[in-house]
This record gives sequence, structure tokens and C-alpha cells, in this order.
Amino acid sequence: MQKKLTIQDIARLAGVSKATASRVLNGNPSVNGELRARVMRVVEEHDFVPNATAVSLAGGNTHLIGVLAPPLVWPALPEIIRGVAEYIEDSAYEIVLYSINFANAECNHSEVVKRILNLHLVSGLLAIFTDELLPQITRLAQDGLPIVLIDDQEEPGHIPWVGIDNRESARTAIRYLLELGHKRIAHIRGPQYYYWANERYRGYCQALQEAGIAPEPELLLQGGFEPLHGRQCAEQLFARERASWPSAIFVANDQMAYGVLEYVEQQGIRVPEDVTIVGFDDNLLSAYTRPPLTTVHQPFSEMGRRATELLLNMIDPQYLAGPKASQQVQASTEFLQLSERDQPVHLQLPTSMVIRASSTQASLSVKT
Amino acid sequence: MQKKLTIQDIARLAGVSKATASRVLNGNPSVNGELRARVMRVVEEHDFVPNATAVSLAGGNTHLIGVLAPPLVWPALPEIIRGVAEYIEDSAYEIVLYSINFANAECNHSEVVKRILNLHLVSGLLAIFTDELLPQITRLAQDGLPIVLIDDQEEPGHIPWVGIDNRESARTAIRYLLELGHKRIAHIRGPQYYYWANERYRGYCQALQEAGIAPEPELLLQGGFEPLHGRQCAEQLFARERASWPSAIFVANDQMAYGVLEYVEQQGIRVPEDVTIVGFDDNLLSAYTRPPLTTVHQPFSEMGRRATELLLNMIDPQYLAGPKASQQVQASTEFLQLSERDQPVHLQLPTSMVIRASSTQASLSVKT
DNA sequence: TTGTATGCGTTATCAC
DNA sequence: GTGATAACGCATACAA
Repeated sequence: MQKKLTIQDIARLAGVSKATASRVLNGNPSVNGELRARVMRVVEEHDFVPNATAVSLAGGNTHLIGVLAPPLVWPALPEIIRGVAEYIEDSAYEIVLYSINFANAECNHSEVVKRILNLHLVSGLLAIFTDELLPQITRLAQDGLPIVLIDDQEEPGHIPWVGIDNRESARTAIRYLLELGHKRIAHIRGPQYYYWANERYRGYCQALQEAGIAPEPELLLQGGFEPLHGRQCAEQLFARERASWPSAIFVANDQMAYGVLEYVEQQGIRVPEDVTIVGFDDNLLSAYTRPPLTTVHQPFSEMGRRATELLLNMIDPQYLAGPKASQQVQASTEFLQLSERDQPVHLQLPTSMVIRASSTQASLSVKT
Repeated sequence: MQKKLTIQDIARLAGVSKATASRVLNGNPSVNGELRARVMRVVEEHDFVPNATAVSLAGGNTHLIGVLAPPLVWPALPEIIRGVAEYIEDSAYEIVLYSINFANAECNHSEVVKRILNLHLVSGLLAIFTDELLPQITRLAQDGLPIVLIDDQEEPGHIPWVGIDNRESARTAIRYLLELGHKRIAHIRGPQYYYWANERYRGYCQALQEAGIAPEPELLLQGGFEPLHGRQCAEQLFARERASWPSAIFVANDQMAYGVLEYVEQQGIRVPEDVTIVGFDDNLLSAYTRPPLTTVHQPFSEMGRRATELLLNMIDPQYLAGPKASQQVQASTEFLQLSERDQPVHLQLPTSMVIRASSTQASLSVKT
């Protein structure tokens, strides 16, 4: 590999000390205009960029943020990371990807966390869908590592968190169905002990009650995550006599809704004529199911962006990226407001209903 | 952030010099067994891990590999990166993600490349689908940065490359259709100047000729990448009188095949009864289309794994990860064999035909 | 075999 | 304002 220039070389070529060269590179105002120009000329002439490793060691900030996440084949992840990458792109930071496969029981995932902490490689961590790792993440946070969480498996705690209002979003979805005239609305809920699942369930109940409808136990089914779970629940629902069928189903996530769609099509049950289906998440696929799925849109890439913004502000409150200066100030302010009130930072982003053919032929978009 | 222990502290606690402590940590055999044990005890007691930044600066290897890729919403990427991550997981390296959005014309992507080179942050680069950046990547390689390419947009050149045999794979696909008894096989090909598109086209022609069938110009359509392109080509194909319809279509990639499936379903043309569809890539979605798509499976995650293996061996030929020792040796050998013969390293992985309902009701898998 | 001393490329703290 | 010089935490050539 071609030997790279050091700041020493730049200094020599410009006829100054490396201290001065360093000052120029870091925009220190206390440098003579003429000297600054001279150094800058040499720098640009050679496309000089300071060695990242050395900067890290001396400056105490690696300008690296870790992104801890399950494999990217999880539906929402590419979107989230796109947001992260977009924000990082015009910052001075880079992304270190810690992709962790929970399905692989062989390896001890806590080793990964240990690596993150001990290596001191990253100056901050964005933890997405942490699953069983949350306790260790919490410990990292207590040790002082800046961490932002995108994960609504558990109720947000003291770690800065970016997400949505699951309950309110579910309530909006149900109210939409009520406005469509549905009375018998079933709910295939998510896993028992998951915060998001419980919240969406609560929103479902709340909306029904507000409409004077008592939630019927037989219209509530315990699902999970996957298409198969949705399919199984659908089998149960439609195994009964036709009169007791629901006219609409609110499925706790899109993945399960796919299973429902598959099953009802095979059974010749028409959507939305016989039954209306509404999902939650708005995965990229959901626009291409048959029929396309009406669902609650989660602003995944925006979540990634905002979480990154928050994280960079935690790592370095002084930090202002050029093109984003104003936004950064705003975010910083927002962040300070919350943390000054000694409240944990919880950023709740708005969701929106995406109306597709699984509920109607019309195509609208209703903001929450 | 909690003040971390340094190797100095460990040395003091173990009553040795930091040089010895360093030797123990790096498995240098020339250390007395008793001392080694003493140091190790202290190390484990404190969960000590050397500071990554300092190791990099002193050792000249950052143990970071860059992964340059388009946004992860590209269908094959999550799979490829899963392979990379799996291999990296039990290595001493980490992944730096350079996600680059070609669609965003605003920013100058060459800036990203400049960042990669100049910062000297990563010790190697895995470049996936480099699009317009290939010339700059090539320059990086010439400057001595270890680079492995996963990208068959252009014919593989002097940069180590991992991919598949597009021509042979296409040929196999067509032979499969011929065995099924098809005579009128159409081809929706990929973009004009793309290597993979040309190769797959050649494979198509070759297989036909071998069967004594002259490729008919009217059965060849110029497509692109996306579902819409596939759809448009399908429209053309089926706009003609029924007698001139193809009995099978070989679509150059799954994405376009989705568009074809969508169109024929809307037209009431049955698959596979009226027309058989075969794609290429085996994206994750392709098992869930209606009907599920028969296609050529690309071993994306394996490509990620092997590319990473190759890259680590280029960065550090001495490097042998514990659990992978044997494989590593093998890879290293393989790599040396090629490079010693002064041939550019091109690793061609086998593909396989995945038979699904778009071609038949039976479900088989035929290796290429 | 072990310890001492120097270098890695910066930033930051001093004097000047 | 500017230039020596000391960290930063580790690896390693060299001396012992």
C-alpha cells in the first residue's frame, strides 16, 4: 500500500510546525490567515486526510458508531439502516455493523456485547431489536456508552429511545375500520409478553369500547410474528360457521397478515368483499401482496435518521455537520429539553394509515 | 464513560512489564508458562481487552473491513451481508458499512471512495455492485488496498472476484425448459451493456442451438432490472396472436419476472398451464410469488462468506481464525494457487435450479 | 526469556 | 499566533 503522507509531511511542505498544521485542519481560528492559506494549499494539493486511527487515539473519539441488529433479512432493517446511512453520510462518522443472529443458538451473543464495550472501538451504539441482549445493553449504557434504542419489545426505559405510539396507531386503525362500517373486528395479536403487541392490543380494545362495542373474546387470537402464525389464526377464525365470521381482521403485524391473505385466498374467501384485512408495519412487500395490504406505516428510515441524530448529539453535543447545522441545533435543543427535565429521551414518530385494496378499492393516506 | 484499564495496568497487577503483557495477549510462544498464567489470570479477572484504536495505530492493521454497497433494500444485499457477517463474527475483524445511494444524484459518490482511501480506516474493502464507481475502486486496488469484488456488471478483471457462471447457469435453465418439452422459449434479457445480462443471453442462445433450435428474434425482448420492465415485455409478447405466443419465458432476473407474473395473471393467462416462467437470482421473495417462481439460485450468502474469507487472507495471509482454521488454510491455498500462477483470482460458485410451481407442480432441485 | 525504549500519527498543553 | 513536547495505548526492535 502506497505510503501515506502524515501531518508531519504537510507541515514540512508548508514550512510550519505540525501543531499549526493540525490547527488549520481542525479549523482553529487562532491561526494567521497567510499561514492557513499556505497549509490549505498543500493539503488540497495532496488530497491529504488525517489518519483516522491516530485521530481516534489522540482525540478520544473514534468517530465510529456501532449498529447492533439482527440479520438484515428482517423486513424493517434495510429501511432503518438506510436512514442511518443517509444521516451518517454527511457526518464525520462511520458505521460499524454488528449483525447478530439470534437464531444461532451455538454462539454466545453476550460475547458480542463484551467486544463492543471492551474494544472501545465505537463511540456510541445504535441498538435495534435487541431481543435477549437488552440487560447487557443497559449495563453498557450505565457504564456511560452513549446508546439509542430502536426496539419496542419492552416498554421504553431510561435509555434514549426512538419509536412510535403503538397504542394510538392501533386505535387509529380500528377507528378506520369502524368508519368503514365494520362491527365484527377480529384481532390477531402479537406475542404475549411483547410491549408492542400489548400496546396494539390495548389500542384495539380502546377503540372498540369508545364505539360502544365490547371486545368479543372469540374474535381475539393469540398469534406470533410469522406468516405461519397468521395463517393458523385465520384457520381458526374461518373454521366456525359463516355467521360468526369477522367482517374485518386487524393483524398485529404485516408478516402475519401475509399468512392470513394466503389462507383466505386458498379458501376462496374474497378480500375485501368477504373480509377486510389490516396489518401493521408497512413492510416493503405489503404494497405487492394480493391484494395489496392496508396497514399502519411505520417510518422506519426516519426512525433510523432521528436515532442517529440523537446518538451523534449524545456523543458530541458540540458536533454540527455542515449541511445539517440547523437540524442538528434543533435536535440538540430537543434532546436537551428532555434531558434537562430529567426525563428519559423518548422520541415518538408519527405513523400513518396506508389504505390499499385489502380494505377498499380507493387509495388514500390518513395521518395519525 | 468508565475509565478503562490499559495494558500498563495489567502489567503492573501481574508484576511484569507491558512488553510481556503484550506478548501474552498476542500468544507469543516465547513467554514463560508461569508468567503467562499470571498475566492471563489478571486479564480474565478484569475482562481486559486491548484498546482497538491503539492496536491499530501500533500494529498497522485496523482489523476493519469496509463493505461498499448500494442501499440494503436491494434484494440480494441482506443475504450477501449475512454471509459476510457470519464469517466476520468469529474473526478478529469488524465491518464498516459504506452504504451508497446511487439514486441520489445530488452527492458526489467519489467523495465516499476518497474517504475510504485517505482515512486509512479500513484494511480491506469488499465492493458489492459498484455501479459507476468501478474505475475508482480499481485505482484503490492499484494503490495496494486489498479489495474483493462481488459484481458482475462488467467482466471480471484483475481485482479478485467472487461470483457465478452466468452463461452456464442460463444454459442449464434453458436445458431444463427443453427437457420439459418447450420449443418456443422467449427471453427477456437484462440491460444492454451489462456483463451478466449478456452472459445469460449467450447461455440462452447456446442451449437453443445445441438443441437445434434457431433463436427467434421475435422471442427476444430487451428488458432492464425492474418489475415494470418485465411487465412491459410481457405485454409485447402476448399482444400478438395466440399462435405466436411462447410456451415458456426465461426472464433475466427475478425482479422482472415478478412483473411478468403480475401481468399474465391480470390477463387470465395461466402459469404454468399456458406459459411457463423461469427467473434468475432466487431472491427471498421468489418463493412467495403467485405461483412461486422457478429460478436459478445464486448462493448470495455463500458469496459473502467466501469473499470475506478471500479478503481476510489478502489482508493477512498469516491470519487463521480458531474455529475456521482448516477452511482458512484451504482458502489460503486456493488463493495462493491462483495468484501464484499470476492469474487473477476469480471464484465461481455453483448455482442451482430451484423448481417451483411456475414451471411445474413437482418440486425438485437440480445442481448446475 | 524478559525488560527498556522507541515509534505509530494525531491532538492538546505548555511555554514563547 | 506559533512551535516544541507530552500524552493516547499498544507493538516491537533491541538490549540485557
